[in-house]
Amino acid sequence: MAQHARNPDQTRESLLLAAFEEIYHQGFRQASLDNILRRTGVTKGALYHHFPNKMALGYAVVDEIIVPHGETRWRRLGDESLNPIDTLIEIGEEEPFPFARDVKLGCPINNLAQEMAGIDAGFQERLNRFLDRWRNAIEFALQRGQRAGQVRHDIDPREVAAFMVGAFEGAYGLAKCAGSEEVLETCLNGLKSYANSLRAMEATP
Amino acid sequence: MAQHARNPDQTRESLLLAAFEEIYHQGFRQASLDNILRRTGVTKGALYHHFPNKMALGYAVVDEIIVPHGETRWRRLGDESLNPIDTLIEIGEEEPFPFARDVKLGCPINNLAQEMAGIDAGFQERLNRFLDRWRNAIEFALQRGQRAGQVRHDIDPREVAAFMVGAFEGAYGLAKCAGSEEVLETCLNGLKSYANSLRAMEATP
DNA sequence: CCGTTAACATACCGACCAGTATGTATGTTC
DNA sequence: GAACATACATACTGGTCGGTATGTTAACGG
Repeated sequence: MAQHARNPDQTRESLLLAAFEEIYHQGFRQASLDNILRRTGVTKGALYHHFPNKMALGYAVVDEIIVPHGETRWRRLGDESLNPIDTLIEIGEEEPFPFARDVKLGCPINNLAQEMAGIDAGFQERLNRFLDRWRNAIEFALQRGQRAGQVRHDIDPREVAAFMVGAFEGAYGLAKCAGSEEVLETCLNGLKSYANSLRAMEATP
Repeated sequence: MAQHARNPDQTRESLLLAAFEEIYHQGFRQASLDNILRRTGVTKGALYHHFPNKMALGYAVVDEIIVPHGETRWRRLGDESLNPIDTLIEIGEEEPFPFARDVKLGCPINNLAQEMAGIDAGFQERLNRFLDRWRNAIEFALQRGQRAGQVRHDIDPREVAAFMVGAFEGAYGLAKCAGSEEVLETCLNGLKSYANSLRAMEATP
C-alpha cells in the first residue's frame, strides 16, 4: 500500500490539532481515537507510534496547545508599565481563543477542568496549575497596582484574583449553556464594571 | 426466581437517586446504566419499564431532582420583606446542595450544563431555563431593592444578575478543579464583598 | 549493499454499553 | 377463576472503544 508522507513532526502536530478539536467538541472521555484518525487520515499504528495511549495524547494537547495559548492572554499582566486594571479590562475584551470561534463551545480549559477534575489526576493537576498561575498573575498585578496607588487598598488581591478568574470562567460557562453571545457580553460587562470599581480614587488635587 | 418487592414508585425513585449519583460523579454520557442497576439491585427490564431510554432517565434526574432542589436556594429572593442583598449573601453562605457534600464534585447543574450544552438540546434547554430563571430572580430582586432604596441606582440589575450567577458557578468550578474548600471560600468571599458593594449609600441624616 | 531503526499500516481483540426480545410473576377486574 | 395489564427478570445483540500484534516501507549509517 502507498505509505503516506513520512514526516513525524507533521504527523504529530496534525494529531494534536485534530485531538484538540475532538476533545474541545466532545470532551476527553467521549473523544474517539477513531474519529481523530478519520479527521487526519493518520492510522492507528502511527498514532500509537507517537503516543503510548489516549491519556498521553490528551496530556500533550493540554501541555502543548491549550495551556501555552491560554497563558499568552495574561502574560501581559506582568508588564509593570501598565495600569493592571486597564490590562485586566483589555484582556476581558479580547477574543478569548482563536480556537473559540463559537461561544457555544465554551472555554477549552474550563471544559476539560470540569470534566476531568476528580476523574484523572494528571489532567486535574495540569489544569489547576494553569488556573493557579493565572490567579497568581492577577494577584501580583493588583498588589503592584496598590503600591502604585492605582488600586484600592481596602481589597484583598488574593480574594479578588480568585473571584475574577471564577467569574471569567463562569461567564463563558453560562454563555455556553445559553448558547448566546449576548449572555457572554452581559456577564463580561458586569466583570468590567467590577474591575473598574477596584480603581483607587483619584486624589483630586 | 424470587421477584423483588413490587413497588413501582419506590423502584423509580431509587433509580432516579442512583442515576443522579452516577451522573454527578461520571457525567451523563459516561454514566453507565449497568452501574446504576448494580447500585440499586434493579434489573434492566425494570429500568426500561420505567424509562424508554437513557436520555429520558437523565431528563427525569434533571427535572425531578436537580432543578427542584436548586430552585429552593433562590426561591427566597422573591420575599419582598427582605433586603435582597442580605438575601443574596445568605444564599452564598449556605451549603449549596445536600448532595454536594464534597467540593471536589462541583455543582451538579454546572457539571451537566457544561457537559451537555451543544451536545443535547433537551439537557441544554432544561439547564439553561433553570439558569435563566435564576438570573431573572436576582434581577427582579435587585430592581425591587433599587425601588426600596437598598440597592445603588448606578448598576444595571440585569448585568449584575448575570455576572453574579456566572461568578457563583465559576467559583464552584474553580474549587472543583483545585479540589479545595479554601479556593471556594476565597471566591465566595470575593462575591460577598462584591454583593456588599451594591448597597445604596446610607443617607447619613 | 546491507543491517537497523524510525515511521508508519492493517487486522484484530476483549470489554463495555445502550437497547431489545422474551419470559414470568403479581395484582386487578369482571 | 379467567383475562389482562403491570412490574418486573434474564439473556442476548450489534456497535463502539481503547489497545495490541504483526506486518511493511523508507531513510540512513557503515
